[in-house]
Amino acid sequence: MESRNGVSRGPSGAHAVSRWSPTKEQTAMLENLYKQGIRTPNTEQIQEITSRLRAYGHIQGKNVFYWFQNHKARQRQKLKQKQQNISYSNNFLLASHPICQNVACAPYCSQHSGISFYSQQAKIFAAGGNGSRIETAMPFGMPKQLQQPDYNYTIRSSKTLTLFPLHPTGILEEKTANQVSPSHSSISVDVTDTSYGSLGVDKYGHP
Amino acid sequence: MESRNGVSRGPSGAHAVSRWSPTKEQTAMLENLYKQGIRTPNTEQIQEITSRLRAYGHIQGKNVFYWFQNHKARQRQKLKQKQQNISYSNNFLLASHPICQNVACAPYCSQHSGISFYSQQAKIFAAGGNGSRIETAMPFGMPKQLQQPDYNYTIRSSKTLTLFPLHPTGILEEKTANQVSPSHSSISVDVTDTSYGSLGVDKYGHP
DNA sequence: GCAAATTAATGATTTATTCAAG
DNA sequence: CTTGAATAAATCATTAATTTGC
Repeated sequence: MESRNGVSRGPSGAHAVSRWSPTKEQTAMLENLYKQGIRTPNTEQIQEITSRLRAYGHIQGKNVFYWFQNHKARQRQKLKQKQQNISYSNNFLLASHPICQNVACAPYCSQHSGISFYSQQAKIFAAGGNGSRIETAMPFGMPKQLQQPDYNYTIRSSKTLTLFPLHPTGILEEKTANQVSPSHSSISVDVTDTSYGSLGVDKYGHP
Repeated sequence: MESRNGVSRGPSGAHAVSRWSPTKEQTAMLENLYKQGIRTPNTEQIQEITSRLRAYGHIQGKNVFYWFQNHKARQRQKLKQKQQNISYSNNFLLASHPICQNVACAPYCSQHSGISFYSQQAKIFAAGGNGSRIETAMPFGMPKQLQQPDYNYTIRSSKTLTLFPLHPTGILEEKTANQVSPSHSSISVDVTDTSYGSLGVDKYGHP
């Protein structure tokens, strides 16, 4: 019905769409990955995610990159707003109650190990292990062309990461093949992978 | 003498530097292009620039992209600061000289056809033609991998642009080959090509 | 002179904003 | 009005300059 799917639509063949529109499945998968903890996937991860999502329609690495970028940002601002609202209603509702003054405006940062609820640039997540920026997550893949050979720093995708352990959310994982993913009651986010791009807290450890 | 040049230095072969350090020539060329008006080169331009600069040492597209990004931003803040200083010293030095009050704080924007000296987001250059965001200048080239094939929007580098009309600055244009660029007294920037990525002034043309 | 210690530059990332397609 | 795309601003993190004590 709708012209989901990014590429050309219409009888005239080539068309060059102006912007990618994720299919339902793609969106679902992405949101799921987000829920699993992915925020700033690195290049490898973007690669894999893109490949996987391609099964559900046209998609490029940069789309994935942008999606996470935007989703993260918008979740954040949504949260912020929510806090403000709370803060506001607190001020509004409790302003005259001097007793409650130190209570409101509290965290509202459910998970994430409780640290910082948006402090400009506080790297929230736990460190992946080593101290340096996890191999740079790096932006997107040239939309047109670029990406010079640059000799050979081959980076050797050593770990082949393991996103998509089984079927991400459950809502999808069908369509191309009609393998209905059966039961998936408790989802219990189990983030046990690298995914966490950024550094650990305390980034400035000057000697 | 100095270890300019990004790649491996030292007898042991591979080395993997963490960040690109432009050679004198590369820097000179980039600054020159900047002076010529380039601010946000699009992918094609980045391509070409990169290729050219590669003659002077290891370099990648993203380096070029970043360079312009940073240079632009820093020029901007430098200018801003300068203006502030002027404003300040005016207030400080001339405050008591009511006569001079209208003089200082002036442009300070030497060339660039006199328009805008940092107006938040004013695209200085002449319009390329159409009104929409010029084919997106787009960010860099994946540092590691990415850049999915994405079928074939081949973009066909139709115009092959013409940056580097002759020898950019003059300070360089030698090194790989010992072709000393002889005389180059008047350089008279002659920008007569597409190079100008951005849009015409007034980017925000809301209807 | 010259190497550790500081500081200044500046390459690379991330975050915030803005534009605009749908 | 939602959200993909792009750009600018703010940071972070290295590298190169410079300074300093010897």
